[in-house]
Amino acid sequence: MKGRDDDRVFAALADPSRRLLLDRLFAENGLTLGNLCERMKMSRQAVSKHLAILERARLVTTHWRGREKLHYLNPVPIHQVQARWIAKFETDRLDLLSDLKTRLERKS
Amino acid sequence: MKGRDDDRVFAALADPSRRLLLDRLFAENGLTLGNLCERMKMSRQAVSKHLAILERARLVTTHWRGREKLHYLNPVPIHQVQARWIAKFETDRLDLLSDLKTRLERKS
DNA sequence: TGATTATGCAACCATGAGGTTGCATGTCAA
DNA sequence: TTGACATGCAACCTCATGGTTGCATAATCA
Repeated sequence: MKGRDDDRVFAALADPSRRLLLDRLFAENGLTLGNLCERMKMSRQAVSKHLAILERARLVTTHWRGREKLHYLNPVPIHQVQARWIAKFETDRLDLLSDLKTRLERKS
Repeated sequence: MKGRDDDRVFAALADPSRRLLLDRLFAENGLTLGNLCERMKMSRQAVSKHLAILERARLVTTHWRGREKLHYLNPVPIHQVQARWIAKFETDRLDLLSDLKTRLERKS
């Protein structure tokens, strides 16, 4: 079910707080929930929910160490979305721009 | 305001119907609202709302021809998101994977 | 053991997103 | 001019989302 997976990834990336969490993990991998909460202006439970969504989208992997939950960034889903959806718009970017330009000129 | 713009793009891409609309425009640029409605399982107004969101995110450009509204794909915002957000996760993809592996091994 | 710390779980609430329907407006064609 | 067609605008509904609070559980430390 590629489509479903992509849906989860796109949906997960739609929220700025979640992108911020990914940025934090990119800067420093393996942070605990407590660590990640420090710079978030919301309750621990809210952050926990965001991380759960990132986990379901497989953007974040977790690992228990005692009572601490460590969070690791997994860039693979981002890569997949890039590869099978974004890339196609990339390759034809200039073509489409020129195409748009000529079409607009033709109409006016 | 780069952040706001990116928010709009990410939010716009989060909905499967809107990604489908972009796919349709990628396959055939310059379609009217009516054209785009044909293969969508929702009312014309719903499609119109989706297109408005894509327009606000600058993913779609429009042009009036008489009573018809033509829709053109603009891949630039996708490229920008790719360049200033996705790319950084791409470049360090393998590094992070190996990093995760070593960290997990270290703990167990 | 007992207190503290890190996290999970569940109920709840407000808001916004996605959808609908009904009507208004402007353009084309007979 | 008149009717049909393409679209916009606005009100409304439902439900998912993002947030909260309160309590439960498990691990650590004195």
